[in-house]
Amino acid sequence: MIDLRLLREDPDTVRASQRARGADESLVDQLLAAEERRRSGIADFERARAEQNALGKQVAKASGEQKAALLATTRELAEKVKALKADSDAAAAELDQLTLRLDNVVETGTPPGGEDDYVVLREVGTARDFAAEGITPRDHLELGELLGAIDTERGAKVSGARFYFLTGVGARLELALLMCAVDQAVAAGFTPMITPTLVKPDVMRGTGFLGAHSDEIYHLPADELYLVGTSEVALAGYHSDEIIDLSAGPRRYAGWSACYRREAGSYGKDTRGIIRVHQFHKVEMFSYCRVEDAHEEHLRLLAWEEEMLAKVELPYRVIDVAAGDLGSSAARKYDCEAWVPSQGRYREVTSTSNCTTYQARRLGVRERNPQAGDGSTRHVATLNGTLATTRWIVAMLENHQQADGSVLVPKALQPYVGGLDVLPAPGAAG
RNA sequence: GGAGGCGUCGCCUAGUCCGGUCUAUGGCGCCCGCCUGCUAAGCGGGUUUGGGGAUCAAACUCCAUCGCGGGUUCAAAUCCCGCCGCCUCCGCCA
Repeated sequence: MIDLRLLREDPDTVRASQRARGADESLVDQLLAAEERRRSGIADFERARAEQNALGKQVAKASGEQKAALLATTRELAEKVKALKADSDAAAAELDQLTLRLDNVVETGTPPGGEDDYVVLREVGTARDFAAEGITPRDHLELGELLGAIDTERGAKVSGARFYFLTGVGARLELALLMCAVDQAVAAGFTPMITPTLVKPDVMRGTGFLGAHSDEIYHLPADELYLVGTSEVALAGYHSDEIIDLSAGPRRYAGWSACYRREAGSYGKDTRGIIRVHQFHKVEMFSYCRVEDAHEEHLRLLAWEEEMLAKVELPYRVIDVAAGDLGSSAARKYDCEAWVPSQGRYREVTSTSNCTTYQARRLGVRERNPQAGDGSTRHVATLNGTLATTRWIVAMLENHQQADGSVLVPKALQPYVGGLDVLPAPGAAG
């Protein structure tokens, strides 16, 4: 949600943001007009209401004929107040509708354009040259089946397409990965959280997920609840309608949860294996911080993601996502993409967004303004970033595979799988 | 699923029957000032949140806010309806 004061004082910044996103610029002027109508509506209503309050006090004191006369005027006034209230409410509702349509103002430096206009910031590590090693790399599903780690056939039997079982070492590997991520987060000062995966409409709307991409979200109409696509949703709602204290620095949470995505409109994309699934697990970093710290915090989240990628020894690149591909809440977004040998390309494994005050405004997360000193409040910034997800298993299996189909376990994960340094391939020779 | 009780400005609390000096009482905590070798005590003042107007900014002023949303009324913390949350009991199920 936009700061209406910013909109009034600096509409050009908002217009430029809309342009970079490829979104509707005229929305800015519609908002300005609606805001003006709302303010005059409120002023009219409040003037009449004040008069009514004053007369009401006289009625209480008066008696007899005097009272009867007063009642006649106040009755009339009550009608007027009611009508003005309706006008004022309508104007406010119209403004709210427009406000919800406006996406977050992008951060300076964000590449303009759409999905393909990202900028590669760096490439880290080098992809293995399987040809030089004389190996034809298997893809993650073939490896997963060989190791008894992934069962998509039975996933489909039980739950349908895009569902799977992680079995044996697959289940262990996921738990190891996520536990390792939690431990890293705790060491960095995060509070680990296991969050609800069903949330109320207000919270889902507050995080910005019920906008243009609402068909990605599972909805349970019988209970009026939504299944979260990430624990970001629950963690953003955690401090909703609260005034929190950030004087000691950002509040950092590491959420562990199942994540659910409908994957509507991705028919035929990534149908093999577990790259794109309806349900997976994720450890998500979430930070509440002061607006002036948000940029630095964003870079810290990215650094923690890269630290985690280094632990599982994956080659990856970092991209600066273009304005049109940010989603409604983010002002800036960096994705880390790991190399997937079977596809010969990089695939997203983490994503970190700086949502500035966009979510906090909708959810009512505030702090005492440290600059004002008069006890006034202001909205905080929220940021999120992936620390590990089920999808990482795809890249880990493929990058660490050996000729016989066995898979090496990265050193950092070995303590989490009972000291195993290799996932053996029982079906393969050796 | 059924029955009952409760929900007031950080915490506790008065007010709700019987609508109007409620501009929501009092205490605790907290903040500012006075007093005082220091501290404590004492004294005085302040202390919900959101919004409108005014202002360079303030002071100031107005509106809303007693769990949330409607309704009745000239007027609602107070009366009526719906919802949410917490607690107690019963039923059902692990």
